[in-house]
Amino acid sequence: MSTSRLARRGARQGRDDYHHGDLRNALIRATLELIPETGVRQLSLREVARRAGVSHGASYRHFQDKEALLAAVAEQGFNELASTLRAAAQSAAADPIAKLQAAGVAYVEFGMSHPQHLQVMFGGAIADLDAHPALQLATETAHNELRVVVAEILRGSASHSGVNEEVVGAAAWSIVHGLTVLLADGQLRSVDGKSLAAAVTTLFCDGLAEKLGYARKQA
Amino acid sequence: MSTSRLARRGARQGRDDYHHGDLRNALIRATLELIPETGVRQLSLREVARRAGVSHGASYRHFQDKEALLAAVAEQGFNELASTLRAAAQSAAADPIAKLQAAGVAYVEFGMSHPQHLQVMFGGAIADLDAHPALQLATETAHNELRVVVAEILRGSASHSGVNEEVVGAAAWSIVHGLTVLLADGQLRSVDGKSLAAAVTTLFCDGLAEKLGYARKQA
DNA sequence: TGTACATCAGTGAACGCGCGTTCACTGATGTAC
DNA sequence: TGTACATCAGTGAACGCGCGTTCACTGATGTAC
Repeated sequence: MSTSRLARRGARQGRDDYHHGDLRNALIRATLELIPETGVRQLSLREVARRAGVSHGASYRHFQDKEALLAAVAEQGFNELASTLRAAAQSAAADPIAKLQAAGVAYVEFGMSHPQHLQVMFGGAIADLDAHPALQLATETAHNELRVVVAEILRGSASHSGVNEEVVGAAAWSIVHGLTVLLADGQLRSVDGKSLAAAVTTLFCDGLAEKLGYARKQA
Repeated sequence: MSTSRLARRGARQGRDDYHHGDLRNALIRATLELIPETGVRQLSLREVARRAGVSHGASYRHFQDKEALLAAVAEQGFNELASTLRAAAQSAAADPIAKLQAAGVAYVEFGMSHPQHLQVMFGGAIADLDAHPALQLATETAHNELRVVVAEILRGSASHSGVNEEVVGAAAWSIVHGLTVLLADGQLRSVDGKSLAAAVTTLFCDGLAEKLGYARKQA
């Protein structure tokens, strides 16, 4: 586990990679590499080990079973998504609606640039979510990034006209999630997913602002 | 294939169900029964045949391979979805935005009442869509139901403010699709999915109407 | 600096399994005569 | 109405396969002395 051992691996040849040094991450990486080729559905632990250059029994030193590996991949995905959303919201203007829009575009971009993660995160790969508390936490973290921005919007809005946090949160999440998975599945063909994401989130956010009688702050 | 033969089957016992009579549909039905138990991921052709009360070789009289069976299930799903959307839009008020909202709620309701279909339709179960032209057609049919309503809205709107059919169509489809899959995956927990669908689509449609300067017709 | 040792990551053979698909067959059916 | 026959839906044994998981093992490592 020491850095020196890791550094020494280098060429990945010779007897000194009997101990891999970072096999856990290597298996996760191999999984992500393999998903575009076989899909999560066909992904096998043996093929992952093969890709990582390791015997198929080795995985069990790092993951209890196949689902645990997939859960680790999904967890990583949700954590990266959460960081992406937070960064986007923070880099946006002070206007909370601008933050929501930036986060929305970031969500779609995340999906476009991490299609393999998307499959594991939302492809129903993990049957029993309760068995993976770290994954559950990561999921919640990502969800919260959107929720926080929505709460901020509602706090600053003049009129609620019968809408509440649950509804606006669900709507915002649904529209970006829907766009993301439809693009990923190829069901929604678009010349430029990013532009489409910008246009769709603008449409949604403008409508939301008007509906809430929201006074947009300057950028 | 004759109705009399079908009717004669009755008790499903005795030598006279050597010829099943409606095995193709029975296999589709068995698939839908099995999905909640095993998930599409684990679904096996042998188990489907077992459930249908038939030997596992029999399926090959009706489907070229496993994927063809799944494609047939997906096709049925898209056709049902299309009918549902069309019926909802038609039964709504003359106002095209009311039609869009009705279709949106219907989309979500379809997903809630057909979770197995949803998994096959959107779960990435069919690797090569081009290999299944009937499925492709059914997909297009369903998509068109939303597109037609969106086109109608844009035709009647005073100002387009930079939005076009592609954007509004993608937004509308994304928001209902996103809500549907998030509810189906249990990622979005809601006491009452149908109410949430109504609230979310109302939010979206109101925003859209205001953005387009749309004069809503009376119901 | 050198040696003995505990640790434990990775090996590779072995397990049992259910799968998708094929194929020669059986027997139920409708039809032609 | 009765019989011969072609059709083809369904059978069940067989194929080869790769899978997930286990387990006794090997050998690289860091540490205690």
